[in-house]
Amino acid sequence: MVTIPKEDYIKAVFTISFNGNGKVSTKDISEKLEVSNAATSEMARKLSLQGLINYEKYKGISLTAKGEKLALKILRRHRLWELFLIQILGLSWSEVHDQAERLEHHTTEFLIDKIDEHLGFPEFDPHGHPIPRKNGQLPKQPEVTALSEAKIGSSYKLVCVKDESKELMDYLTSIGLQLHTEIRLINKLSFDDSVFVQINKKQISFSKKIADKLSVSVIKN
Amino acid sequence: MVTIPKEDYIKAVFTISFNGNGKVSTKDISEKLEVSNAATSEMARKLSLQGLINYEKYKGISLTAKGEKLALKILRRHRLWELFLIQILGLSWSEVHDQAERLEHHTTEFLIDKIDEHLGFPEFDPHGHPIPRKNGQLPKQPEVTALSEAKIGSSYKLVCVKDESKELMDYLTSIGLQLHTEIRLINKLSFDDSVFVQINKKQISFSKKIADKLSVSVIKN
DNA sequence: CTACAAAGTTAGGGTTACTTAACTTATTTG
DNA sequence: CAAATAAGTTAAGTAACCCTAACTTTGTAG
Repeated sequence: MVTIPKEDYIKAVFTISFNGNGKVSTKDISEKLEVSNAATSEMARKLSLQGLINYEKYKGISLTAKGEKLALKILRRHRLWELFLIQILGLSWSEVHDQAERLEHHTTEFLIDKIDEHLGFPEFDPHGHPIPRKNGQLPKQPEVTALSEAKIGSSYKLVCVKDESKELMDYLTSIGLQLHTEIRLINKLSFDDSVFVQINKKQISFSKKIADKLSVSVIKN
Repeated sequence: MVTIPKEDYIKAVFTISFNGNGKVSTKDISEKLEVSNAATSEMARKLSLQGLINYEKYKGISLTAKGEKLALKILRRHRLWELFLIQILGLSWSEVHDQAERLEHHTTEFLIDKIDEHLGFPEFDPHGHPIPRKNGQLPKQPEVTALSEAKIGSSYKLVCVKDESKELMDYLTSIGLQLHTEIRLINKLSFDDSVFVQINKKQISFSKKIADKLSVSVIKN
């Protein structure tokens, strides 16, 4: 049986490994889900028994093919709900994540397909993440760099925000930054790796931590 | 803490007593929720401790003011979801109940208010049940009789279907019966209390069990 | 009014998922 | 490379919710 907490663990493994790539530590999962390491160890044993993860004690965790398939299903639900809540019910960028988190575990494939259809089979969610299709395929994402790695003087557009926290979304909204907004990199400070950019004719600086989360694609070199 | 199973028990007490009126037996709750009597007894003890129900051993259950307030909140979520799923996502009459049942426990007041607004603050759900308002008030329902109690020769319109089972909804749809459809009572058979009616120029008979579930209001005597 | 059936409760036990505390393994650093 | 620290695991216990089986109460039919 795949219970709701199990779905959360599987999703956590997928999203953590999607960036860092490779094996996922139990510590990272515990932090993401805000549970004890003990709970994660115990769950790892169970998920491994169910064939959803590869797990060798002390050596980290990765998804099996079966686990990945499940993770993509869960992400499909989550991301379609996010888009739906913004486009149909008019929620804001910072509100959708928490709501989608609640709904995703209680949405049948039948219903999520209806939502998909109603939205016109979209490819990306409000954060720029690809929405897994019904068959599990991920739409191809454009070539991106982290804003923290971008080139001084070049122009970019925002393609993905790799974070869903309410606080960051509210901040980005408040400075007028949305998906597809143009960003020109003016300068970088090697002292703290912060970046200075121009957005809608205004200058803003981002800490490295934020700039790491902003995936951009080049418009003009 | 009000957990999801607790919400289900509270909702069951409300809906069972809404018709039968007065005290609710643990047996009826057990049947509705498909759990053992033991589980219901145990839960009754807990809900009573939380001040949500009046409970005296062997004497039946009723909601306290606090419990009723909670029940109305849950019904508000359920009924708004049902209407939303039909009106916005195009689900059918027989499909919405199960889906709403899943979603209702994971919908914040914030979100349900958005849905309410998006639907234009509707008063009745797809079955004709009143939708509790944000303040807990129930819209006033029209004067109704059960079709099983109706007068031969009179014309009525269907106002409420007091059942949500997929099978019945599918059947009613298949014979062209919807909310507000005109029904003329042609005859009653006292042998089995079945009724003969005319709907959209076709004659149909309903068993007493079905006729009991159909609330109608008089159009023409 | 007794006795029997139906309804309701209690006792004991199982599952899932979590906790803290104690322990083991792995990694880093002087 | 030894010792300290970080990461990971196991053990024992808790809470919610459910079950079956045994028992008690209630209501009713003879």
